[in-house]
Amino acid sequence: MLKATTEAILELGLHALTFDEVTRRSGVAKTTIYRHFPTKNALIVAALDGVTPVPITPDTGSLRQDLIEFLESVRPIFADPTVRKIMADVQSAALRDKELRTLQTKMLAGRAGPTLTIYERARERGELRDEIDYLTAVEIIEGPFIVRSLARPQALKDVDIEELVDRILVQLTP
Amino acid sequence: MLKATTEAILELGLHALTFDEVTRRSGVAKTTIYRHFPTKNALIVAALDGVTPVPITPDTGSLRQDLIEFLESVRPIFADPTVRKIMADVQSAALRDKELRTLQTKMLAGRAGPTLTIYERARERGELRDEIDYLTAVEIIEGPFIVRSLARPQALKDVDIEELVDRILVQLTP
DNA sequence: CTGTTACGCTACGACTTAGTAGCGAAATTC
DNA sequence: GAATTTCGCTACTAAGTCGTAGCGTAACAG
Repeated sequence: MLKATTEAILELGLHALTFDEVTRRSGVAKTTIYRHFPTKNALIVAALDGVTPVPITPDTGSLRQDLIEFLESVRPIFADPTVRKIMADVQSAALRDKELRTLQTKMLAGRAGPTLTIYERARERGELRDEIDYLTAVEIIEGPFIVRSLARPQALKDVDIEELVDRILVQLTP
Repeated sequence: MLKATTEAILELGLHALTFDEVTRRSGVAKTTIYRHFPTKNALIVAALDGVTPVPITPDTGSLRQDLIEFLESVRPIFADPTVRKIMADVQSAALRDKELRTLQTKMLAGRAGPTLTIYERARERGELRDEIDYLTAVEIIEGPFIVRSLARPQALKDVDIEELVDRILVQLTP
């Protein structure tokens, strides 16, 4: 039923989700759905909870290698039309709905986790400048992927990750 | 009437726009609206055409100064809740609707224009490496703003533009 | 002044959705 | 095996939306 909900969101959009549509797709009676999820937001949050994949958190002992492997694992996520649709829908809805803003915050936090861990380990090894703002650093890493996935997602496969990491490291290392 | 349409989109979201709502807000009869814009997409495209502000295209003779002034003019645009809502809505809708994908492409192209001009002038002055991929360069410039406006827009005002430009120039200049 | 065009208004019919009520069947619990 | 909880199904009201038709009126062009 949550699976049917997710599929409906993907096809029709988050805004066009209806209880009747979920009923049609899942075979579960509308009344039953209402019993579990009294509001549409509750249904949405339950369905999308844990949908977007969490990238790996490599631990090779080298910041450069960690970032490269991390970005390699991130690339297919941002290239995935499913993920892009969900994130775009949630972003749009979060600007007008408080509950969905919470959902979005959770999604973004989940995605920032691996990057923060990588930075933390690198900082302990002394590979990073101390005065780094970590949130900004996360933006620097994921930025090129996010921007490209918005504007020209078909070009995501052309990102030269090693070159990108080297350019970024210039900004972050002593 | 197009103004009322835009306001309705901002308040309710692009998806929740209805002819009846535009009728209520504008005072224009629904039949009249249908006469001008037979489909909802036509109404949306007409209303949003030229809504998002185009940043300035500075020409100071220096790439560094051009970029700084450009980003200063871009910052309030990305910080504007109106622009953020419209762009998020269009992004979301463009993933499922071909006509709105065209609208989005036009919006993005309009925004990339100034950056491309700045780069072109700098290249003629010999300030830029030749092998630069210009679209990538645009992403590099606007990336930090876009990413931050998505994840934590309230921190947009904290971006140190001069520092950002200097970091970027390291990547782009010979 | 007259013909034409554009607009406003009301009123539809068909459709979809939200949300609830009532009842019988199935599954679960003890 | 009996009791309780959960579920499926049908039906229903109220509301909103789409898209159109008919008719009267205002603006405008020649």
